[in-house]
Amino acid sequence: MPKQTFFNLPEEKRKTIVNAAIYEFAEYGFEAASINRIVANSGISKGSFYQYFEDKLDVFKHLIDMLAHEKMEFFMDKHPSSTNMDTFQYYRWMIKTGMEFNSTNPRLVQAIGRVLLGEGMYYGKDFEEYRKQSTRALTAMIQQAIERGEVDPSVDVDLAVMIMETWNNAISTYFLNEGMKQRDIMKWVRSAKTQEVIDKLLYVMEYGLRKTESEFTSAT
Amino acid sequence: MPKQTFFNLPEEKRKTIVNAAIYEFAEYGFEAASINRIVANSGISKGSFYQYFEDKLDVFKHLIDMLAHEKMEFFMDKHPSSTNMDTFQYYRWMIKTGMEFNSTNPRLVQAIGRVLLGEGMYYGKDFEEYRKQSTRALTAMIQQAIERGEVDPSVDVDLAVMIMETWNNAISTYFLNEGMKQRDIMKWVRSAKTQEVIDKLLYVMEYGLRKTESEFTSAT
Amino acid sequence: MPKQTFFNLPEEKRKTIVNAAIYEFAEYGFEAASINRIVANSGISKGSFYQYFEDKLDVFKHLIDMLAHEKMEFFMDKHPSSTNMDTFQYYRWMIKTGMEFNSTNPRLVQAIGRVLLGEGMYYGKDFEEYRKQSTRALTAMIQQAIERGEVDPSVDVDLAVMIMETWNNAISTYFLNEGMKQRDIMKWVRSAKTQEVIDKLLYVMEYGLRKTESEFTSAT
Amino acid sequence: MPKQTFFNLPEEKRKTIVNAAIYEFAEYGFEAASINRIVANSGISKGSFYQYFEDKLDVFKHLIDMLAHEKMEFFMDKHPSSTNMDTFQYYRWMIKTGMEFNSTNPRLVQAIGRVLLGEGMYYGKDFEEYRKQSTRALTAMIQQAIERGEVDPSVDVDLAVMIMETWNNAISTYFLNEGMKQRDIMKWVRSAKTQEVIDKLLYVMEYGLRKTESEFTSAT
DNA sequence: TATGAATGAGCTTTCATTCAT
DNA sequence: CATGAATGAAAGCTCATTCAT
Repeated sequence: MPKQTFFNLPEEKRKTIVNAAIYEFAEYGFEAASINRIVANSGISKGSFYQYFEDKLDVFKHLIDMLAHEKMEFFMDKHPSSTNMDTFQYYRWMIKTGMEFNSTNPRLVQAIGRVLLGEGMYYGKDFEEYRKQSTRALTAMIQQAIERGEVDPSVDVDLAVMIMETWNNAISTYFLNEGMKQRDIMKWVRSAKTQEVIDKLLYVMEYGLRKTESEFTSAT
Repeated sequence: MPKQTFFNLPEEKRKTIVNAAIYEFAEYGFEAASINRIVANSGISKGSFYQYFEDKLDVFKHLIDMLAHEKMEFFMDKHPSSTNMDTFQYYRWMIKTGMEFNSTNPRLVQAIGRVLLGEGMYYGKDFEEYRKQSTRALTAMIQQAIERGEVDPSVDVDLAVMIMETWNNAISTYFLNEGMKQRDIMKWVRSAKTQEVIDKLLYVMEYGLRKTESEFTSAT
Repeated sequence: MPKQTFFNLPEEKRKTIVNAAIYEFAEYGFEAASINRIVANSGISKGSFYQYFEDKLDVFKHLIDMLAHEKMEFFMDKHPSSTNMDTFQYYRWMIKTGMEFNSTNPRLVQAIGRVLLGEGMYYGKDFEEYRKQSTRALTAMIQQAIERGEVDPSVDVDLAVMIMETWNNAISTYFLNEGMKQRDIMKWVRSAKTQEVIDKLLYVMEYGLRKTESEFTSAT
Repeated sequence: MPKQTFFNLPEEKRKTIVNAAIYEFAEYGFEAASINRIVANSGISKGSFYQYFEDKLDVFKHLIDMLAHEKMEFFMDKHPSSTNMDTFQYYRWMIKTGMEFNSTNPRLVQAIGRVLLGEGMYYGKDFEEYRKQSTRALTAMIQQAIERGEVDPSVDVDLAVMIMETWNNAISTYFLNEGMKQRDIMKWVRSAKTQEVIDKLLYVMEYGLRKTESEFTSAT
């Protein structure tokens, strides 16, 4: 967590620093990111940086928190009023809303995604907690679905979560690789072609899961 | 490619160096890998290192080549005599044989996987070619399947490849994350539980693909 | 150009660093100059060096700028009030004033001269611009002389410039080789013997040029 | 001086090594020349190099000796039978024959010239002796001219030598800078334009010297 | 005589972090 | 709070030279 001094800063200055950090992590990843360049691009002094943040990890964690917070707000706003969706419909809505959100702040998404999905997979300690968060959320979602009677209780929850995470990552990576090449990302996301690709991917997963529901049960 | 001097080395010394390199890349990834540490762990001098290899990338490429070579030999040995498999059976065989192979040299697999699937996704130039290789292989496999009449010609090949790669990566990552925690990796891979997980994942993909073959066609 | 941090330094420290740099380039030339030695002789850390300068070339360019600046000031001060000199008298004044100036900071002159007249002749890119400066100045001087009617318009300007540059370099080298052996350089420069040598050299050139003005014309 | 082992080598191998050395010094100068690259380009082993030569300086000195030897032979061959030339005619012949010679082995000339006229001017110890050789030769030439009664005995010999050396260097540098850009160097040297430039330079010097012969006398 | 593996000091440059002002 | 000078370890890499075979 950034130090209090950081939050006391005028908003504009805070944004400048955050943007420089986003740029740096998006461009170089976590390991190769340079605090030297961040302070140079922020226009703040090196000393100031260390009065705002503990170290490189601290800035990055702040970006994660920002992303999580913004994402939550975005999802709250867009949440469908009618809850007559089954779990697969809900997952599909989540994925699509997620891509819409990604378009609103693609650079930040890129920075976090690059680190957590790339290097972070292997760092263990530092980023494990963050990756577990989404695991927990998906687990809760499926368990809720079971409780609601939408999903067969014999389903292997961990396995379902693993599959869903795989698709999350795959689609996120697709967004990062293809979307970042576009000029107008939002337009690209909403384009018929992109939607079609996503739809097909989700259909594969969905029908795969449904069809194999009998197979798809835990022995434990 | 390492220089000739490297191949002139006694095998034991070569192995020591290679092992130190594997350890380093597996532990730190490519960017953060330190040649200083590699030479320290190999017990060779810095000067010697640069008489064996061009640079850091050169060592790493050698590891890739080693892996590719060993993998090919392993697959040659295990190749099923009867070829009455359809494409999905073949893919399933490939995945399972791949995991068996991974167990024979898990640390090397980890080193390469970490870099190519982690950092490498974003580095572009240096590792792009290696990642394209597997894409090409999968594309060829599916096209062959179409020619054989096993797969509906209207299938969107690129999309199918993308899905298969996603599963390759997912299973590879699963192996890396879970398998590396085990004491006896081969035993873990061959255990009923692990096989079951892999089976279920593959069923999901297979039935998903089959079921949605009608959806799963390219409009273009 | 050195970074701002360098100019913020107390003058004494700046001088210490500059002197160490002058010594290094004078002693070893550009290519063989060692930043390690410069920082050791300056008493600053290696990290500090790179907070003051971009790289080795940057320090050296700073020395060039210093020399150019000091030289200009020196020439401004000494500029003759009466301008009734013809071009040859002016050139003679320039050469002699140049040698007087060289005596005021011989080590700096040696450092720059060694690099620009020595290695720099073959490096091309890095130092070309600096050498072209003096060429341009001489060209302008001669063209001005032609416009003033002092010099026959049919003179081959490029050739005349080449000859003058040759003498500049020759006299500069003479200063560097002979002068640096002296204990009191200024005294040596002002001595009757040295002045006589220079005078004779200049006479040779001057009468050579005058006498051959008819030959000394461009056919183009 | 190279060791005996070097001279025991078959001529072809010796030439290969020499050519690699010429290339290296011509391309990088003395200081930056790399023995590593020389042996790589020669196809000999590093150990062999040190059995042929003491060190880098030793190879270079061998190149100087070669150049001196070849130059002498070339001049012997071309020496004019009639000796009815005065000193200036002789000097002119020397310069022109020198340029012809340079064209026969321009790369070697470039290598030596770059070092002796560039870096070497300031190295002092290592190359001083070689530069003194040409000084001695010119001194001898003028003294001989005096003895023959061609030149006024009151001429300041050292000064005349200095002027002649300046022109030697200037013309040599001109050859190096302009000539090396040409495709057919010999053709360029013999072209009317090049000859004209050289002629004019020599006229300037010659008439300058003649005209100022009265001034051009030593007081000592 | 020939080899080439081995070496360690050296190179330029970047890094995260501290601390006196 | 803000500053930015100072630092030394570490990075990747090249060097001339030695020496056992």
